Amino acid sequence: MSSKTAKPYHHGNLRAEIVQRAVEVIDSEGIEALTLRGVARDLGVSHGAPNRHFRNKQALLSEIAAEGWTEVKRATLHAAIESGSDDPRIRLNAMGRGYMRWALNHRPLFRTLFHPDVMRFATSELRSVMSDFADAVQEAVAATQVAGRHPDVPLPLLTLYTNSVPTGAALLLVDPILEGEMRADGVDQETLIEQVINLVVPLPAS
Amino acid sequence: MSSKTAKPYHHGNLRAEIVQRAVEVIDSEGIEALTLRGVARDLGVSHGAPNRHFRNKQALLSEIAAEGWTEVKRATLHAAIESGSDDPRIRLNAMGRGYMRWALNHRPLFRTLFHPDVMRFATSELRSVMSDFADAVQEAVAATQVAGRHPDVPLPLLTLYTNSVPTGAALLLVDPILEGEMRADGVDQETLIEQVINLVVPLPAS
DNA sequence: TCGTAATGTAGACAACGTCTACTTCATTTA
DNA sequence: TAAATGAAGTAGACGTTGTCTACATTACGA
Repeated sequence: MSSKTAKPYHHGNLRAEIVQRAVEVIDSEGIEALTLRGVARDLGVSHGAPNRHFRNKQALLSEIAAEGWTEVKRATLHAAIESGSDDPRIRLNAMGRGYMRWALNHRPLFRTLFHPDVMRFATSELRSVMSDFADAVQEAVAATQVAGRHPDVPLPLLTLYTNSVPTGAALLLVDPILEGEMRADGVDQETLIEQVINLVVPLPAS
Repeated sequence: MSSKTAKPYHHGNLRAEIVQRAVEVIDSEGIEALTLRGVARDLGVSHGAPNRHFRNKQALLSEIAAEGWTEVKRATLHAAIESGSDDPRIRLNAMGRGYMRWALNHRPLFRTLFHPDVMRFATSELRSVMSDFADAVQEAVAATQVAGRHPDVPLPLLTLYTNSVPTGAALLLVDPILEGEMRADGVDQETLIEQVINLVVPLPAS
């Protein structure tokens, strides 16, 4: 033993690799195919090893979802910055597109964010990440109201409406059955996203 | 044996009772708690009995989802009739409210309709029920276009947008975490539904 | 009425999540 | 520097689940 390629007893970085491999599985085969034992096998580690790092399967799912929501938030806020505009409507429009683009480019992971098993046993960490995202959206929506978008609608209500469109559209488009019904024919993804978001957050006449 | 209360060897109506009991379980404990063996136990039947009626668990889920979508469609179309109006916008508005009301009154079942396990192994029967619903919505949306609602937007796109709002809003409100973030404070469910739908399908000035 | 198919039973199997006792090793501390 | 403490990984067990198979019971049409 103890040749250069000998596998050490301690893995060194198992926790992070479990999360990474789990995301890979979800992204390629969906969350139903995710198995603690399978991940352990893939990483060449005993079936009980993951339990040293996660109290149970839900804890792992919560961590993945927290990562996912963090990425969603990042993609959404980054889109606002990249818009290079100060107009709240242009910024919110860009955020909606960034959010929806991320969802459609990470379909299995996006579904995971709304999976019952994830919600029901959410870690407090996950809860706070989701709240962060919701707050950021609400703030951006509030700015558009000041700029004259639906000024007389209660803010929480307008936020719900605004959030519903990219979320609902993405979930409908991610559905393998409804996608065929819903997708506009011959329109590429980016155009579809742009057109849908323009209906919720119209761009100023300029 | 064979007293008056002796349980007969054949159940007589097992298939239907399996579906019914499964819906009950989903509605009270969520889809994660649904187990073929558990249902069999609850019905006082051997653990293998359900396999005589459903090829596998996914087939049962598909059947439940098909029932669910049928109910959704019924509730939606019924709302249009009950509106007692000929105006397409009033009718579509009512449909959106009926859809969203059903979703919020049958939360676990509604989630099931969008559950990955259901989608990925959908029966052709389920597929056709979902298509039926999508077609009905599209038809109602088309009628509003003729009446002047977004006349220049491609129909499939307008349908996607219209469908996204009640679907997305319901899914956000059904989420135990986001619900707190999203719900307008001190507003009862029916008012919330009404206000959200009015943003997608504004009522004619009359 | 008889035989065939439908329906229910009982047992087995592999896979899974999780628990427990044990082993290996890294790090701190005396 | 050496011992001890605890973190990280292993191996085996347990109960539960979905599904398969062989068998038992019953309904029903020929």
